[in-house]
Amino acid sequence: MQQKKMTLKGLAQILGVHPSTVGRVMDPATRHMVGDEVVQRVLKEAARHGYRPNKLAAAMRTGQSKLVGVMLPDITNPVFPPIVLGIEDELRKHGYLVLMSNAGEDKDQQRFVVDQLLARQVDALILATATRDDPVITRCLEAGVAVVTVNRSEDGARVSSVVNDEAQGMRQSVDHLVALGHRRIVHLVGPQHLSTGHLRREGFLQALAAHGLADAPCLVDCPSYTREAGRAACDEALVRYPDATAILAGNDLVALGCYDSLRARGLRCPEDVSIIGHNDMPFVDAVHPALTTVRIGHHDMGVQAAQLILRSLADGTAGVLEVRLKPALVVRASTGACRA
Amino acid sequence: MQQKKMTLKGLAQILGVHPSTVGRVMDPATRHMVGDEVVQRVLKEAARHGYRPNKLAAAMRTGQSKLVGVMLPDITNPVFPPIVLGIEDELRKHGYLVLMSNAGEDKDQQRFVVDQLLARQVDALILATATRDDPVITRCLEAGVAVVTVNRSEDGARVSSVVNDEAQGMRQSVDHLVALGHRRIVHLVGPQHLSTGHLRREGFLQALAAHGLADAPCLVDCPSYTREAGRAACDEALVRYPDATAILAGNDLVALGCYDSLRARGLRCPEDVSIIGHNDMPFVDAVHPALTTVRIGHHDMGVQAAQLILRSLADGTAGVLEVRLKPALVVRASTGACRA
DNA sequence: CTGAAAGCGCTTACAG
DNA sequence: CTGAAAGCGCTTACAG
Repeated sequence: MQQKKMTLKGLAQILGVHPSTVGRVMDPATRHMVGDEVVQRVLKEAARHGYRPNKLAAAMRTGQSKLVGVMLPDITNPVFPPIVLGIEDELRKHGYLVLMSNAGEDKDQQRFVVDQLLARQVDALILATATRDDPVITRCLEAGVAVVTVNRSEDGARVSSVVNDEAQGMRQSVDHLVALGHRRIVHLVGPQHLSTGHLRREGFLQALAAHGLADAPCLVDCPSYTREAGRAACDEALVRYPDATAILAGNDLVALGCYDSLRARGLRCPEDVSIIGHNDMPFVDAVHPALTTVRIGHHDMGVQAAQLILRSLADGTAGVLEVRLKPALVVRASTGACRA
Repeated sequence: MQQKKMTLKGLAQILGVHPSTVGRVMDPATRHMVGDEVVQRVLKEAARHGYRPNKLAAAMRTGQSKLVGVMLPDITNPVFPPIVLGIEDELRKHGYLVLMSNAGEDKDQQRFVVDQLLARQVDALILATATRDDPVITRCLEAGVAVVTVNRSEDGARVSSVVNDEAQGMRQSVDHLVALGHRRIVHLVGPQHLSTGHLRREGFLQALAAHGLADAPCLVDCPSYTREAGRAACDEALVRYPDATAILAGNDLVALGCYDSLRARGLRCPEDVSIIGHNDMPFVDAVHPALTTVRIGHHDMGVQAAQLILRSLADGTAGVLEVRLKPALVVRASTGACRA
């Protein structure tokens, strides 16, 4: 047990060859430079000692850590794990490892985390924490590291991003409700400093306009994407718009908060009020009533983000790109014909 | 933008001092060795250039990467994110960063991931992937790296672990059901190669025995902790034990599968069959009916795992420890009085 | 085909 | 209090 860590030099000494020869053998790309017989001897000895190249040392020498940092606002939010999975799946294929870090929503804390990641010499950063005007991205740009945002984007579009087509999701939702006869539809407006919150709001208004329902739109602020905020916003919506028959929640967590609110008031969904969420996060088909929501391909989003970052790593001059995934409305039991 | 990366040597050159002097200033622990006036000059210049020490180089020199690898079987399983969060929260306080990696359940793939992590010179590993007899742990032990398992443990107890007290959880569940008048209780037995599956099964049998119900216990295998497997296992249970009035699922996902099965057969929960899950994962209070389940402190579990690893990092000879967290039964709407 | 040497950016024991 | 030097484990341009 507890074998002493074997190095190139150690192996070379045992084999009576030069360390650089061993090094050449260990790298498949340079192995051909070494004689067959020596290659065999080296490989055998390396295996015998469980030799594992020290990637830190390699990183130091080559200036490439083969590490990509991923910063998340909150990994317990179910939309992020599939994104991370997608990122990992794709990057692993290319020899990169992910340094994941939860940083919360606070920009100072995020800056701290980015500094930690940069100190570890990550080759690139994928940020799921972007705000519409993001000082952390400025910091990354100053540091000269490749950056991509995922799920959210900046207004300035200084960096490439992979996002959901929010306008389309809202359009599908509104179309669905209007087809069911709804006319008074409330949108619980998500955080406006996030692209998702902002674009869903815009998309909602555009979709209403397309149906000629744009005068006096029903909007209620929901300052964070949480169940608690959703409950409070729904409470307010029911008071401010008593004639509303449908609620378009900022996301699924907010929609679950609406369920809490309705339940507390003895209102039924969808008989009294129809509800639509956003994200189709896991298990919203198992809640009661099963939630109608906008499905986003989160795993794919992660894969795309990884590809963008690989692209910018391969070509430092590659331009800024926005990859926009198309969502799909998943109709379940929380939406029904308009009452009365 | 895109400032050239500043180094100790570069700063020293600008300041006209020796690199080691700059190095001493950058480390608060050695700063006192340098004259006040020089300290001020160095600090100022470092700030001006946004100097960020290269931790890779430091790691190489000191032999400490300040990196802890965390290997997960599946980050989309909602029990793991809070564990990761707990680990990160605790390790961050001590200057460590987490290298997280999803490896799935396959041992070869896990071995590959561990090798990747070791090549990055992680100081320690936290494994959420442990099986009762785990070759990957053998590999880690051979490599001489500090290891701790979380959520699951090995039978051999070669390494420290943080686990839930499975026996107690099952005891609480059975007590609750018996108090409601249930006598025919089926356990959907989780994977037996995992400590959780094994110990819950044992705990179930012990709990039955404590109530004098141990003859002919109702057991149905549920080979994986998924909703699909839960549905199939529930289907089988209803056929094999038609007189059963309660089902103790292997975990919450399995319990959700039971809901699917009951719904498909037009059976009501809890009127026809009571269901208990395990984990109290997010949103199981929002499913219908709200799930009675055993709550595990997952965040705390992560914190404890981080502390165990820090302990073993501080004292390489520290003995093997098993930290067992006490669960709590959360009674909701999926359990009710025994029918008939 | 193989060897010898330099250097990535730090830390730290040794001088002075 | 500051400097000079060695070395962590690699990679790679240069010799031979």
